[in-house]
Amino acid sequence: MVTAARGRPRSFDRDAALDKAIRLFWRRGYETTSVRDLTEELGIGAPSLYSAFGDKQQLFMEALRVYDERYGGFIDRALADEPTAKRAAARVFAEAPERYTRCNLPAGCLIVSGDAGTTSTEIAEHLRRMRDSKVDAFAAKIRTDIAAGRLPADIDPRALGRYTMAALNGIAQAARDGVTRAELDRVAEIALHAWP
Amino acid sequence: MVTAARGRPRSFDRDAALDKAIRLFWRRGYETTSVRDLTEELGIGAPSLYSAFGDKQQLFMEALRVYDERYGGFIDRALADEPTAKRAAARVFAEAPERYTRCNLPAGCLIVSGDAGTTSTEIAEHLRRMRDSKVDAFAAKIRTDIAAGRLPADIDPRALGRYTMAALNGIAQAARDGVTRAELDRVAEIALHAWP
DNA sequence: CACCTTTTCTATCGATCGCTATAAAATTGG
DNA sequence: CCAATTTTATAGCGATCGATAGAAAAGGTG
Repeated sequence: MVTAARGRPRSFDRDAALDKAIRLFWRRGYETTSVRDLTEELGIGAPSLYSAFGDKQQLFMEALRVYDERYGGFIDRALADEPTAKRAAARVFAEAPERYTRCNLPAGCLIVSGDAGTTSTEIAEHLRRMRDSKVDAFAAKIRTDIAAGRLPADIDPRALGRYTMAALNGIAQAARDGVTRAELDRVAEIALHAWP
Repeated sequence: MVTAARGRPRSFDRDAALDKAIRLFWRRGYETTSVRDLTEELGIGAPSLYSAFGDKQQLFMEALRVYDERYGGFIDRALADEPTAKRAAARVFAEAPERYTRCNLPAGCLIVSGDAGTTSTEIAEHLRRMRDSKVDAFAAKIRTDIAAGRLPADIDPRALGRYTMAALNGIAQAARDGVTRAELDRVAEIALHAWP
């Protein structure tokens, strides 16, 4: 046997509900998405939401974690799979426009704009750390390439990593502004030209 | 004589109050800045605020206009003063890090992040149009340079203009995340290298 | 002085915010 | 069947949201 499962069984699919919450936070951000919006979108009552996910902040944090591996993980995958930092950047820039303009999904990136207009310093700090960690990951791979002689020794790894994520965030915001995928493809191609 | 000035005179400086409102919106965005925050920061009562500025949305719109010429106008000035599009981009990238990290002023850019997490489609549309108009201005100057033979004919003016503003917006967001001016200077220098 | 106009302060308004107390409904274990 | 346990729906908590009514205060104008 698996679990006792005593008591009245849950009437909704927790994973499916979490995915709906992710998309709602993705589209509207943490602060603007109200608990009422969530209960209506998820089709459950407020007590069920609080029982299954804690409070609004815990639900958002869990949504962030699942989002990062389900929708935003293409950056980490490119860094892990590609042999060089530049090829990782090229792949990220090539994939980002499609990722940020998918049909039936919100435009842009939850990690980029999820804390927009938030009073909670805890949420803002957490998302800032997530964004910074991507810069760190790029900078580390750039340092490896410099040490191996694949990149010039006079470049600033942190600045180049920060540039790559800043350009990517700019593309994500442009996607939120309704810029088409075709235009974003051309923008991303230009952005890659800044790499040495 | 100038005006009749009948009735009880206003007890506060309207321009100074507007500047305080600009900085508050700049720091917190439209939605997160409450009317109570505004009345406390401006040192006036709610009825005085509504009498002097209309409602919250009208105050924000007026703040946007004044911000654009007082703090954000360096982009339009670079486009107007510099002879070529690339030199305008170079000047914008050179000035942006200092603009976005000024002491005693909020980090980043009001036009970039002011509508973050806003339910009002009217506000979001207005800011989107302001952002798009900067892309249009860059694209127009790029087209002029192409026609004059100062830029290759095979480049996409709109995409290059969009890239420039996307990179700039990414830098503004990095500034909001607390990235130092020194690092942003190096990021902006890299961003310019994408230009042909 | 009285009168008119405008701004000020005080005290709210209805709506919505995140969240929860309470009790009925639905399941398992005995 | 009867407890025990968990989730459900209903209703509402205090706080805050943007915005305003009403009266007092402060000026010019006669």
